[in-house]
Amino acid sequence: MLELNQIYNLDCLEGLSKLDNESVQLTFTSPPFSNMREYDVFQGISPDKYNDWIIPIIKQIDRVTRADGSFILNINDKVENRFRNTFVFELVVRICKETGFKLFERLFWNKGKYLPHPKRFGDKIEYLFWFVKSDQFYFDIESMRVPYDEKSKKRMLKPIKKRFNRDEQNQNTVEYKQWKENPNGALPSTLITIGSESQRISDKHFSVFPLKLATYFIKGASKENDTILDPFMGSGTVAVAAKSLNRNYIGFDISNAYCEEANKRINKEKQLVI
Amino acid sequence: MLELNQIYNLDCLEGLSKLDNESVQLTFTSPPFSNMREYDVFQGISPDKYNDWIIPIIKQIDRVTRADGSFILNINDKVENRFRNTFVFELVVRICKETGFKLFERLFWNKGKYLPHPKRFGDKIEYLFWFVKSDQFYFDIESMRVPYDEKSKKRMLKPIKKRFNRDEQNQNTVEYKQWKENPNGALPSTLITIGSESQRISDKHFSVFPLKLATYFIKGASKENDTILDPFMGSGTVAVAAKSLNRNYIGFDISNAYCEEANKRINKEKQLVI
DNA sequence: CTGCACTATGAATCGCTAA
DNA sequence: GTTAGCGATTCATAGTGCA
Repeated sequence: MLELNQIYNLDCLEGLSKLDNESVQLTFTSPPFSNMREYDVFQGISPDKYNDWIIPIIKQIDRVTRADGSFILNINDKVENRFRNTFVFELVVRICKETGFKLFERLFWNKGKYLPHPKRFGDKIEYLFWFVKSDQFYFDIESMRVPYDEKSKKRMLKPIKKRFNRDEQNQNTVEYKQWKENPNGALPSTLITIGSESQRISDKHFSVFPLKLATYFIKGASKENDTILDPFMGSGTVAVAAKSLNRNYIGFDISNAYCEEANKRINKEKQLVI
Repeated sequence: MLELNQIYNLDCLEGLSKLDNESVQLTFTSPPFSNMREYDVFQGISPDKYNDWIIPIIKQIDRVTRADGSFILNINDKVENRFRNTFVFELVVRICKETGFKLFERLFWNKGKYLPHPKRFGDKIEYLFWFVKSDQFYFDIESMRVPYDEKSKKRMLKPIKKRFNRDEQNQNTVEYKQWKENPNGALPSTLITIGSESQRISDKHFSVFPLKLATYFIKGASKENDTILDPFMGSGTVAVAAKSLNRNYIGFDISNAYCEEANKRINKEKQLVI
């Protein structure tokens, strides 16, 4: 077993092989997307080879995940020759068939920003697939509440006499009593709107993935002192989020430059806390 | 060939068999979702049987669609025993493999409303899959522009000196000139936000599908006098939208009650126009 | 037409109970 | 054991009507 709270400059399959069975509560990762721009050592993989490449990795993630753990995958599909490739849909189906993971929910991350195209719809959305090992998985929806809409807030300022259309004999139900604003906000929906901060980590490296998004899911899918894994650590966003929430992290990246950047970034954050 | 601008009380496979090859420009439909509540004659279909039921229908839609035509499918996936079923993803893959359709785009309809649940994310989203027969399909993106965001409008009120980070020698590019607001709005994105109007059609029947959504896609995927098909006509929303945009419509519904309702509704709209 | 008060409802999901 | 049906529950929005 590898030491926690480290980022290892390893290929993710090699790194995963060094982890114990059921030792990870949550894997939260944004693997290199298919055919993405060059990613240091990693060369883009074409959509037709992508699933065969990533399935063995996900099988290892399955092995190291606790029985009540989760695997949250951020991914997007690609356009090839004017058509939207379906490999992401095939991947989700294959994960459910070929590994022990079941799909708890498909969520839609609204990045807000997109590259406009004169002949296509601008793609604001990326997928977040939340897989679990059983229906006994840890999930704290209360910690995932989101700020209310302004309109809803206004409405909640005033007492409500009658919110439901019920018979007179049912007027003593809770619905008839005043409904108070929950201080933590509204229950979350499948549409997650978080602006994509193209945070500049260093001269060359950008973290497209927002810290807020990682924080949000780590809060909801793990407890303090749990272990969070990111086999494609990149600039270290998941480690920073885990650390700030008092979780342990462990990460791999095939690129030494990225590992160094990530470690620098994590140490900087540590100092800020101290 | 059936007469245009009629709704036929037929099972959709029987109706489709009466249509000529390549006679339809656009099929826009929202088939009964898997396991939905009872739908008059139609009994809900379980997720594991749904695709085998609908694929033959889509093969017929393929046959009747023009070479430059489109098939836009509104669908959503279901939760069973706390897990999200993947049959919709399998369906999209099967359509691309087993019919002549290719996926142009997957769009996400943000309905806004949903039934909340204390232990799940509230589902605001339904899918819209836009299939085409070739890359020569008809698509008028200009007619699908959407109102600008308030923030964007404010920004556009002021002249812009320098919006792009260019070298001095490139200062004569269009980007340096004032960027004017397009009177038709912004180019559309993959996230389509249209409130689900629970339009009351009659005592018992509701049109869940908003007229706005049908109008939006018929404008973008067809020209005047083209033929629009909806094999699951329901309350006639697609026919009303097609008629108001000077397109021909043709529709089927297995329920006689729905057909009568739809015809009433279409005639009412006709009178309003005259 | 703006703003506020209030109502209505949403392609739902879960868990219990009966068979 | 398993499944199928029904009732209870949930609250963010849209919409209506009135001042």
